[in-house]
Amino acid sequence: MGEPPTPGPDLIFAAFCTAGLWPGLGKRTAAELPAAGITTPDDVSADRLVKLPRVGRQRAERLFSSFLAAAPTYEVVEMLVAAGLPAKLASGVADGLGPDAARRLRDDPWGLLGLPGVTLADADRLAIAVLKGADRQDTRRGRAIVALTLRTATRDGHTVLPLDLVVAALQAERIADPVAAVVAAVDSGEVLEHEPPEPEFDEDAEEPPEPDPALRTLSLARFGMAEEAVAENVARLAAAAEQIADPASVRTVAQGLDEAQKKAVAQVLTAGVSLLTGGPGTGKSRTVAAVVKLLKAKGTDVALAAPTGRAAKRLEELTDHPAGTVHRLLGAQGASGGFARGEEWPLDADVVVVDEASMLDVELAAALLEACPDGTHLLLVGDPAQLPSIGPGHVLGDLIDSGIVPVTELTTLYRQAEGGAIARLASAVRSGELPPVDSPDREVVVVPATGSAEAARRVVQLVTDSIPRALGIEPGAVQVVTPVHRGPAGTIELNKALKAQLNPGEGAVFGFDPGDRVVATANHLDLEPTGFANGEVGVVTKTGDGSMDVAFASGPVTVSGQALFDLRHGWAITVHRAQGSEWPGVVVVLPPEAGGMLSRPLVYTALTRAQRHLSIVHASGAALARAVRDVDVRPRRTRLAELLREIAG
DNA sequence: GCGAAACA
Repeated sequence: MGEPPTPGPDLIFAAFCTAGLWPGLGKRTAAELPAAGITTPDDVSADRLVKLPRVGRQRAERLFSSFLAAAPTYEVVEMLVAAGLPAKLASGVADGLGPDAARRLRDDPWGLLGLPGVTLADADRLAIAVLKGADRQDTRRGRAIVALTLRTATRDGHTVLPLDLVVAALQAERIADPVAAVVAAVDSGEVLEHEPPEPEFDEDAEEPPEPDPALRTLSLARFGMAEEAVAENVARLAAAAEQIADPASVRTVAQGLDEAQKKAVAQVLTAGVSLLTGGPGTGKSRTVAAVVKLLKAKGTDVALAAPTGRAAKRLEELTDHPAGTVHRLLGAQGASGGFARGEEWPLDADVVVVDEASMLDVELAAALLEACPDGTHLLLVGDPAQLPSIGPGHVLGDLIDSGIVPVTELTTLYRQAEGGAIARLASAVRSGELPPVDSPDREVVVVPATGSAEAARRVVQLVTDSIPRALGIEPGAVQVVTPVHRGPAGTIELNKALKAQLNPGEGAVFGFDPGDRVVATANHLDLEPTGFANGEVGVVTKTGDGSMDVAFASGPVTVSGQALFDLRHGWAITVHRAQGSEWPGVVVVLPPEAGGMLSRPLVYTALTRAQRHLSIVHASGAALARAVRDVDVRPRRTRLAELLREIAG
């Protein structure tokens, strides 16, 4: 048996370099290091680096200093490689554990679990190597499993988890004393424990009711505290608000607004925090435009923002007032989190309006609210029936559910002809029903398919043939929407098939030809002349040498360089990406493999993208009805609504 | 196991 051989410095160095952990050093250049006489850390110097192909003096100096700066990561790679673990696990080390990461991991090897992509088995392996005699029952291990369980739940949007569930997860890992593990996690400060909510007081009861201990919850401190900050700051703004203008002044902008819309405008003038909700086509944007117009006329400072670049762009066009992302508004300082704006340096607008507020996760919402000084009026506009935020939390829904924040819900449909089949189906799905489609005029067509390959063939047929021929909607006005990227009915295969039919070509620039439809996958708002935002769909009008012109709905853009990496073929896009856009004709594909991710919000978001025609290629069987019927197949567990009710007393 | 925003 015996100890495994200790890897030499050259092995560790090679693992570090090929894992891409040296900032600024590409794969290709990494492979050329040995030829330049660089095989161990001691060999690294600017003089040697300059011998590499394509590396000049300046780049050599820069590579040298970035190598020195990566020393903490290097130290962790030494530990990982010695434990037989892949070096790339160290990629998140600097962000996750800081400069003294190696020391921290020697003290607690299970701290590795805090990094992305690390499994419990990886951490156990490191522990065996570092501790010599690691024990499965080590309290540090139990503590790490508590945090891991909560972190995993976070990916499904939960901010809290019932204590019972965490205990069950610990037992599943054969932790003998789960309570001790939870206590250790709480003591470390990473995890918070929350008492169950006070039960409603029952007048007939003889004794005051006891809180049910089974309802006790745990949260990662990050998210538990963010949720508390949202609740406290909502209460603070609500209490501090003074009337901005006489509610009667609403009449100056009331033309074309219905009663509910006028009420929403008036609410902004009085309430510190107010909500405006409603489905697509109910006039939320028109109402916001009226708010902005009224406030500008009064000389009030208004800041407009949205969680995504595309929503911000649209908000700006609709209101004719500058708008940006919430991150921009708050002065986001990069991926590590942190905002320039906050309690110390608050926003200076009198009124802050955030559109598409259903996309606000709990941390962004907390940062936004903390940055609003006393007296600010905050209006959150959104549709709680649409897809929830990517990050954890259920902020808009919880604010509504709490019942303590004034809400105006717009219900009158103005856009799709009222009573049309799309509108009828959408409002049924919104309230959890899936009635049989009755649409003799073929505004809505359901095309059954067995399996995703047949579904994909149906999609192509609908776009290229049936819809243009029977309904007169040309392929250019039809958008295909699917839940997934992969599989025969995912965006990748569908785009291949659609390109072959609609615009065959070999793809001269980055795989694109003139006439190709593209979708943006990141913001490039600074490009000339108007820029593009993540999720915008456009058509390539011209390809040149390493650049191309794309006509987006918001205007033409010349795209070159790095920005080209952020375009994909866009005949078929995911439902998530389609959120916030509408097309005359929409084909929604529901393949069987997407069954598990179907939810009411996803289905609702998908079909409300359609203006005049909706085809549903249905191959997901009973999963569809179940997804629509259940409020949400996977409801997010959060504490915000309860916190708000407690504060309101 | 699936999808996904923002910032430098």
